[in-house]
Amino acid sequence: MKNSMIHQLDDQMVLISQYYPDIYTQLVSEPGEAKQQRRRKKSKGEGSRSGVMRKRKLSEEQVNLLEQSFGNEHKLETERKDKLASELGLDPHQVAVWFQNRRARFKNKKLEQEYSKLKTQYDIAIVEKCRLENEVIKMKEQLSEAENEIQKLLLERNCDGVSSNSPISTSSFTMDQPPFLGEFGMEGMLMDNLFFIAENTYNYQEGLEWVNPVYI
Amino acid sequence: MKNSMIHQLDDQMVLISQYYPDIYTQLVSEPGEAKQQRRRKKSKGEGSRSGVMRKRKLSEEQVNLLEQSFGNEHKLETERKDKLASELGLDPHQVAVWFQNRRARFKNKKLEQEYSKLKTQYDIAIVEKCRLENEVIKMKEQLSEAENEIQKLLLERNCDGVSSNSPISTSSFTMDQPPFLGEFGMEGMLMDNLFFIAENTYNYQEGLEWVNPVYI
DNA sequence: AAGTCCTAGGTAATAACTTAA
DNA sequence: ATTAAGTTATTACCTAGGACT
Repeated sequence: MKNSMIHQLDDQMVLISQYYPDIYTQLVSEPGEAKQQRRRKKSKGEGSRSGVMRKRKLSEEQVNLLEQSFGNEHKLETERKDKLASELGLDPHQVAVWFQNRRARFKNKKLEQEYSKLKTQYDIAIVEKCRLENEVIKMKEQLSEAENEIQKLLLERNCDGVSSNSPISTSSFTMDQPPFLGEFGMEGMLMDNLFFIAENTYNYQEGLEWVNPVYI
Repeated sequence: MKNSMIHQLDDQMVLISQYYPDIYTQLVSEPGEAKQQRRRKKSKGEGSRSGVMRKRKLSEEQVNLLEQSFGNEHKLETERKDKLASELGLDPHQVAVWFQNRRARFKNKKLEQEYSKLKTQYDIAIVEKCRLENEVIKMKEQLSEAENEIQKLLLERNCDGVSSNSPISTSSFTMDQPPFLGEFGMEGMLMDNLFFIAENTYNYQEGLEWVNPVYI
């Protein structure tokens, strides 16, 4: 959102790719009893990253502390950052980066959680809706029956004495709900107490080509 | 997991920070009309790496072609990969990486889209549910009225002639729906045609500390 | 006091790497 | 080898607040 479309005016600029020293970049291959360290052939690619690489992963201990800190507070003030950095033996910048990435991960996880939560509620709502639809149908039948009964009784009465001034007759409910059954046309949906599942309410998974991002 | 206890054997080692040759890694400063490039002091970081830096961003043109290719097919067979790589002047590995990352991004975007789609449907379902609940309430009132009417008529008739064999009386509907109003207790919700909004159906946003991942 | 510069920290997007299947 | 998932790092932008002119 926001202003993500004015991106290509000034993309270029130089810069040192790493202004940060290697102090904090250790090797990757960590413990492990020589875990078969197979293949570093890769010679095929002309590039073939020249063997040496620094460690990118933080130790479990470091991550634990970072996680704990993140749990307390997602934002990172300078002070906390420096404190953490020195406690962990990391560059403060690395700590900052870790927090940034952690927030991004958090956002994604949250979205996933929200999605399934919403999905659950949606499903519940749909079931409830079906229940209510069935209830409405049943009640319409009952109303219709009641109406018939009333008509019959009125007729009966009016045939006895020809007097036509009934106190309550033709009250509102007798007419403002015409006796049709269900508002969905007939689809054989009068199963008595069973759920009436409308399949069409579930189709939120179709083509997904709408995901193509902007990119010009 | 694994064997994570022998952690500090090999922290130092070197580390070249660029294991990728510069063959396909060009400089960042591309076209650009020198946009004020101010500030690059940053001398604070002592290291400041041996000046050389490779370009990390792909050119707009490269991205365009990659996007187009991705649009046709998310998967990348070797053949297509090599073809693309030579067309773009990139390492095939780079192309592979790009596709991997692109697929991941796609997945996230998709999730976002799915979420808002589901949200829309959920909201619709909730409104519909409220409508149905109101309808049910109204019909219950009507049924109640009808029942009263029937009782009255029956009484009237039975008072006239004391004969008690009515053909239809005490049919099912007269009793299997006791005349209560709404199944929600009384909360003053009998506004006639207005929506009855149940606020509690919207609370899918509360605390969100459930997002904390495992991490021991 | 206003305008400009600078710096830190934040977000979003992306590249590259690691791991496991 | 390829892929998905997860990590680490980099780039580009934006904003607030202090400093400088």
